[in-house]
Amino acid sequence: MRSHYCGLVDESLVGQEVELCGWVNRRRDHGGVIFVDLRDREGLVQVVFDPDRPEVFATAERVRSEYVLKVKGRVRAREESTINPNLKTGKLEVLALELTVFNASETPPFQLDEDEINEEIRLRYRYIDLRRPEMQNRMRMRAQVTRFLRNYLDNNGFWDIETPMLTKATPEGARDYLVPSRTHRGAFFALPQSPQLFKQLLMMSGMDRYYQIVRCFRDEDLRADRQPEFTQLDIETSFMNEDQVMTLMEDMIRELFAHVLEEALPNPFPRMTHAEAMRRFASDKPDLRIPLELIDIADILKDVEFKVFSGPANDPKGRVVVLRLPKGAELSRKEIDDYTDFVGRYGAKGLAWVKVNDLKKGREGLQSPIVKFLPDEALDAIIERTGTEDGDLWFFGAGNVTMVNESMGALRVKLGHDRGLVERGWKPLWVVDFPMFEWNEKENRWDALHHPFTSANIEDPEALAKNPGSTLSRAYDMVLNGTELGGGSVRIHSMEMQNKVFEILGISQEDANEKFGFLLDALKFGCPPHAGLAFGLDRMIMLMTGAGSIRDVMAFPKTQTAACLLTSAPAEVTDAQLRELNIRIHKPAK
RNA sequence: GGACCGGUAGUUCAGCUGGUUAGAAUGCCGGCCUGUCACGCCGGAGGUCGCGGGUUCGAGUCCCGUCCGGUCCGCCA
Repeated sequence: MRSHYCGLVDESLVGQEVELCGWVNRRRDHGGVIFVDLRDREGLVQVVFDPDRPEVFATAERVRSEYVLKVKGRVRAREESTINPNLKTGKLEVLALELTVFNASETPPFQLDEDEINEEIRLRYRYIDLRRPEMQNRMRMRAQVTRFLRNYLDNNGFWDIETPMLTKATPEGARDYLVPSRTHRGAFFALPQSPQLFKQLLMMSGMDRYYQIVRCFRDEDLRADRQPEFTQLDIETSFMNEDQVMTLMEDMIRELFAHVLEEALPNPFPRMTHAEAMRRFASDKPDLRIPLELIDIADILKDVEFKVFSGPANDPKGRVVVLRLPKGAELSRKEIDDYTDFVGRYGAKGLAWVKVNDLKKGREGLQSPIVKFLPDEALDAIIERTGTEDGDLWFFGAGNVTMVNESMGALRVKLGHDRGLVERGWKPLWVVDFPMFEWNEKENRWDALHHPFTSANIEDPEALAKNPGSTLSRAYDMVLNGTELGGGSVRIHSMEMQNKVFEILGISQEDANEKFGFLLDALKFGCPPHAGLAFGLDRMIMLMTGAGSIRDVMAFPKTQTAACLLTSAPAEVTDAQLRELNIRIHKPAK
């Protein structure tokens, strides 16, 4: 039991003796006196070694950065009256009376107070990186968040129930991490992509309010906000409908932000249909802090000569939008070219633009390579519909719906950040009324937009089968500042409907039985209506801490190639291990 | 699978159109300093310029390949 934390030494302890344990942040010598800033998870305190105490002093002379010490000493107020309040070590110091060096340290591989340290070396020496106050604070907040969520759910009657880590591969969804079975030759476990089916089974078992803070695994390529193993707050309830789930969950998140960040989120969260989100923001997770919107102008451009616009405008699978950027006319040609490259990454063949220099001059006041292709009536209609003012810039997106949405949605977010238009604060919302299915052009079949266990908003399986493309699901996503915090749905609780959805998805009865037979069986034995949701805990903490990457809120993350620089995982295993598993490795020829 | 950025003292970086012995700051080591706190002053050590190949009289610099880290596209029901 430690008596005090360095960072918590305060005025109330002046004159008292304390015992402190921590790491040496920095040692300074001056005029025969030694100063050591001792650091622990709560902060710093300055320890003074006086030459009048030669035994302690002699030991202190050996002390270097990152040595681990125990100091017994007396807390005293700083003698100097002209105290700089900005000094890290504050108004107090500890006069050392006894000193124990628990352990020495080599010179650390990087300076802990450096602003930007190469992430490679941080990850290799993660145990040192995690000593930095920034990382300590993130881990602390992570613990605060999980503690709060557990308490909230416990208080609302939820049970924390664990589900298997060694489970069954799923045919759809992400690539599985596989684990070979020793006892079943040639068979493999999969690590769970999510406990989706187990939590549904728990509902069938009468555990009608379940939660779990659970590790999930997906063997897909990484991003700044994606790791191969990540943590989900997984929740499922029986007998609750989507409104009840959303109300409870947004209440939990509102209280979480109030409790941990002292931030007030709106009550209730606004709700937006998927269709509206796509129409206005070309995103199913719109960042409402960015005051830019896409405006459809296909109707205006149906008859213009310019095929780039009139083609998609007359195509039922096309979309033509304009994005008005206030004060955008000041963009340079180089900047516009860069944005053209940017949308090119999403498949856009170009990026048409118009600078609106002076509306009073009519056509002459518009500067653009394409304005000559557009008649006055079209230009006037766009000005009116967008509320354009002098100095604005239009960016146009035209083509098939998917490409326009992906490119213009991304452009909207990029412009918001580049132009400093992102409002401060928190803008949560629910996105609802998702389509049940989307057509997969490549595979020529329907895909589930959410997952194949999501209920449609119609109850008749035959009616669903007649109109898969226009049916909405009972799914809901919680979005915060352009990040999908969590998503869920009312699940299917009838075997007939579940079979019908598999059928629409092109999963044969045989496949369905092999992969999901246990679920279909369970549906026969009294399944309550149930609904739930899962939050991405890492992303939530990323947002709450303002961290730039998911790695910064995980203690031991992996690199973009899914390797751990600290342990050098993954690594080869012995031949004996492979033999036991009946696995032979084919090494690629040089 | 693809595009782009980066890799030079322990660390963060500079190093121009190829040209002598590759620099700075910080850290580290030693000395000095009566209270410092990004202390200050003096001195010192410290480099396989990621790796391999090529072009050249000459490569940190140019070219090709490769490895590592990162951002993004694809992928992530």
